[in-house]
Amino acid sequence: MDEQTKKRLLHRGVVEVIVESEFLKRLDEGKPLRLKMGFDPSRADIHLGHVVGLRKLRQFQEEGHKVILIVGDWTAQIGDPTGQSVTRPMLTAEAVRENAQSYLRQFFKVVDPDKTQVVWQSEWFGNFTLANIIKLTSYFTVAQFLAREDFNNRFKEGRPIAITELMYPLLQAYDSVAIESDVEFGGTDQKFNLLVGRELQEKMGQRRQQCLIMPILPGTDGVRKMSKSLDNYIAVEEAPSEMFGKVMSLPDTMIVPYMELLTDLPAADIEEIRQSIGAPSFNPMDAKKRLGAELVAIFHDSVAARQARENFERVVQRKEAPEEAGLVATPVWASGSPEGALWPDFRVQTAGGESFAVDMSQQRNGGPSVSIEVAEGSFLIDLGELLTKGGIAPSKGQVKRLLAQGGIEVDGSKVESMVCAVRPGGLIKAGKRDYIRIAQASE
RNA sequence: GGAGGGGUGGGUGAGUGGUUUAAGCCACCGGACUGUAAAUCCGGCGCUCGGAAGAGCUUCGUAGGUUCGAAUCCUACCCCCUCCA
Repeated sequence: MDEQTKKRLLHRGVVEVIVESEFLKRLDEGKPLRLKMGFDPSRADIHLGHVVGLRKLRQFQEEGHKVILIVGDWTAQIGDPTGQSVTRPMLTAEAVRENAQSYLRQFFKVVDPDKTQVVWQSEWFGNFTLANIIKLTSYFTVAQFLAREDFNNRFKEGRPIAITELMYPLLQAYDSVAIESDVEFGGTDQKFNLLVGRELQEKMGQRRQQCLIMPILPGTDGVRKMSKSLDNYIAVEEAPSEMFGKVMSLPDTMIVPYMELLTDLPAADIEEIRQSIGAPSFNPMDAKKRLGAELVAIFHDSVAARQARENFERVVQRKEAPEEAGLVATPVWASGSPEGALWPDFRVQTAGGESFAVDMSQQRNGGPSVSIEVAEGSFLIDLGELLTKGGIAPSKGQVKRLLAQGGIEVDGSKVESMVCAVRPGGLIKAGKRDYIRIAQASE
């Protein structure tokens, strides 16, 4: 491995290497390293925040190293101490399996499955005894654990620290021993845990693992760390235009960090952008578009990336209707009655391929009496019903608010009432970016 | 085990008998502007029914009670925190 590659591996998007000289020596041994990565199957979604580490794994794989992915079915039951809620519901074995499966699907969008071995914590913790546990705890002192920032703060402030929480780093550390890890990867918030693993290995007669600490990726708000619960995340499985759109809404300050941590764009290009931001001749929007396309290409493909960009320019910038609406509603005519022609039911299809029915029988059978001109070939639709069922609005009250504020358009003109006339092929716009296409009736 | 403090809408936090679906701020939603950036401005922000006017229901830890009327008073219970042991 040449010096350039080593430098990139150990430094791009890396906050700290523990210990760099040891690490370099181990790389020079030329043997495939065992790269430890663990995940907690209580959550199944991978977002870009996790991707920072996954990409690093991938880079090492490309140099011939091997990933050992640990399904944390035991640590998941404890929950990594965040100081928030200590108790977590125990997951059923089935839920864990499902989560794990979905996690793997996402994981392998970034990491090479051919160079990955998946193991479960229960393979070693499954037959742990009390004696094993006591032995494990005997390697460390309370003082050592109180050094961890989170514990330390809570201890000083007199906030509770559950004893199980102290077990978490210990179990994670033992994982390193169990799989004879050479390198463990984690965000800065994981530094303590990684170090405990390193130390435990030495105490138990193994070579100490190296630790590669990566920065925490800020979320789409550009301030707090990306997380699902803060709703500032971009999921790996996000639809292309959704992903592109979220990138476009990033604060300018996030452009360079995201490029560095999440893409393979050449360092020189990124540096150039960093220099140009703020210059009057430079439009950050262009850099953002590049970033967005780059990310969509990574998680989907380059065709999707181009489409997402075109879609953005068309829908958001030129305010034209999208080529494909998020929802497609197909009228389903009730047979017979004259009301049936006025009030069809609908079969609605999401972009994700799901499909469900929207029933208008209530409207049909003596519902609201409306005085709306219905042109030949058009029919009526209850927006409240459609938008709430379609998941665009949480309640009919919300739909009313949208209407009152001019947030709903049908074929380009604002709608004011809950009930409106549409024609096959028509397009309903609700809010900033939700569209429903009315399809031709299926025969 | 003892003493004290506290539980209000997604978050923070006012409110101690009636004008309270509950101030202000944040978040969020819609509109204007725009680069789905930042900043700014306007409006909104429990649910259901109704085209609307409006009506009903639900909400201040939980359950009861007092009262014409309770987030506010009483009782019991649950939970959290602080100090002492």
